[in-house]
Amino acid sequence: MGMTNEGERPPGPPPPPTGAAFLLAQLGAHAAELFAERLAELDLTPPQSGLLRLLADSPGRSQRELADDLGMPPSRFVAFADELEERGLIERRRNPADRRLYEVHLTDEGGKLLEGLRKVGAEHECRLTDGLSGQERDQLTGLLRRLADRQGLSPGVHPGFRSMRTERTERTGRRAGRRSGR
Amino acid sequence: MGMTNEGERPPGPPPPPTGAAFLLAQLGAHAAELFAERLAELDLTPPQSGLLRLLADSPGRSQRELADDLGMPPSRFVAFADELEERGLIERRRNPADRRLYEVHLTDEGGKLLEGLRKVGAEHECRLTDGLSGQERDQLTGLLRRLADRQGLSPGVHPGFRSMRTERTERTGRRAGRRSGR
DNA sequence: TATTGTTATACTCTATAACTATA
DNA sequence: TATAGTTATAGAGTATAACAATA
Repeated sequence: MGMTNEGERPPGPPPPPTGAAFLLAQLGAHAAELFAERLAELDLTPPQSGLLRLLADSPGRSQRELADDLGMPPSRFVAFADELEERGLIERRRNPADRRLYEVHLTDEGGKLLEGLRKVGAEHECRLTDGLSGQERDQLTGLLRRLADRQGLSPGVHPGFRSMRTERTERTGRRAGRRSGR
Repeated sequence: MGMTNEGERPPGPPPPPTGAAFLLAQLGAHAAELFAERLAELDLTPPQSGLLRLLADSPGRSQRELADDLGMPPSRFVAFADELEERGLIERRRNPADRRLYEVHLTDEGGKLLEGLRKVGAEHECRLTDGLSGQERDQLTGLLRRLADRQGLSPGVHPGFRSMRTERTERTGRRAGRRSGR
């Protein structure tokens, strides 16, 4: 008993039948989750795929720049890049002009994986917009793009990387020592 | 040096101008982030607000049921509920019929906070769909709802709670012991 | 024996702050 | 002195697995 609501809903309007904001958050999380599942088939996490795409667009940048773009501290970027380098997907090259810097590049194998990544992305797009006509899909994309613009979201950068698992689970062995200049 | 791409983009179509799937993930993360900021003004996290709303809709359910709905293990739910109970927002009542169960209820204060929560939600909705006409907003909401339906997303449940900070940071003191039947 | 609530533990992930080498 | 990269460490957050009480 007590003086709190006992079973009936309190007076006032019923909860709105789910507005656009909530639907966006819900669908966005769902889209990210689904995409992560597809990426797992390529043994990639979303941040890893983000780096690969970044390197395809602008190769040779420094680790710090890339870490900034991905929204992670440079210290975290090291192990993050280590794993991809061990797998032969990316490559560090000393910058001769400024020997403090590493230029990070995609390897040939990394480039090939990027192709698979594009395919996964396209399939994901289809799966997610399933049930919409071509016209409706365009309509939706247009509205979303306007919202993203209005909200100041830079195209192609996913803010959620900040709080995302950076490595695939089940990393059995420790990182192989790759130190040279120490 | 090396046989990898040296600066030009590889052949093939340029990256698509950001499809609907990516925009959804991006906007969804943005919406969640923005909402979390507004929630912080009420000293609430998204999962906490989720529980409050859950309790408003169906009071008196057991901790296990609620934990399941929120997508967290029951063990985690304990501390989660402890904090809200200490703050006087929710209340545990023994179920006399089955003394293993606690009925979880909203307190009066919790109900009052829920009002503020509704207001924040409405403002958030406006802020996020800013720049759209009323007709466009309806259009967008309709499309999103159809997608959510098609994807099998239950209305009102946010899958992202699973991987979300459950408590507000800067908890200075430890939890006050509230044990009685031990 | 099964289930709810709870606690304890061990583990993962993270940021922070040092430290090295280059500039 | 400042900056890129790196390592070490300490802290937060988590799931898992025990445990107690009740059924």
